[in-house]
Amino acid sequence: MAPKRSRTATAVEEITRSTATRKAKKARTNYSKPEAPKVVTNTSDTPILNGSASKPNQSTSKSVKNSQAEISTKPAYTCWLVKSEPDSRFENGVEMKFSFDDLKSSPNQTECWDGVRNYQARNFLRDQMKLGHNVFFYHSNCKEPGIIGICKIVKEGYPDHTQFDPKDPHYDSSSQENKPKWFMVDVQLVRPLKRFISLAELKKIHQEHVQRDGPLKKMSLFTRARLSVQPVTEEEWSYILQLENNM
DNA sequence: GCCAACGTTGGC
DNA sequence: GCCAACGTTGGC
Repeated sequence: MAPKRSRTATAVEEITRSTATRKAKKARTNYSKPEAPKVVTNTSDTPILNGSASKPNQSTSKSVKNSQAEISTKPAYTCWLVKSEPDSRFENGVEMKFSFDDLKSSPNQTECWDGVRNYQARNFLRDQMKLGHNVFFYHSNCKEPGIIGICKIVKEGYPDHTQFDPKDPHYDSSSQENKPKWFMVDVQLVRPLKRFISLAELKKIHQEHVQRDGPLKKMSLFTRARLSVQPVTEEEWSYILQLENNM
């Protein structure tokens, strides 16, 4: 129920919040058009997750009331991948761009991951991304898409302030302050990868793994390609990290 | 710039 | 609740 913690902000968080405001990180995560409360299955706290996001109605029909039961049946992810667009692009007159380098130059190399407007991604942000979890930083919608670095969660899900700002491209007029619809986490840079691991490379591996059942077989990057915040299994995580060493 | 994939909307 | 039309993502 209660949206994640709204703990008293630490100094770090304060800095993060104030400076991050105008930054529009993350890959454009879907429909910029707000609206559409009702049917949307989970404006509520029902975590619809893993899998069948394409069928929101499924969860409606089975009317998940016991979210704990749900949670216990799904894998608890500890690793994630978030997409961000490193190249400049304009959305409603506002420049959207956020690269790994931008994170590097942020105060404390920390930023809030705002602007995500997709329910499945929202649920991950709000419910499942926990302090200390590892996150791949992925560059999307650019010349060479791929994983460029690693960051980690330093603040768990809390309301995304951009939903309340009419001037923000991700403003959502249907969201109320006392019942926020969209959430974000804070991430902090850990390190760049020793080498850039391109989507092309991952895709090739993925195809092989589909054929002969390897660790990247079911990676969300391919099975749920358009999600901008996605879970990564520990097996996938370590497999990809190990690729760093193949120069 | 194209377009496949897929999420959302809205009529029925 | 179904499903066609529409809109967006994002790789190519």
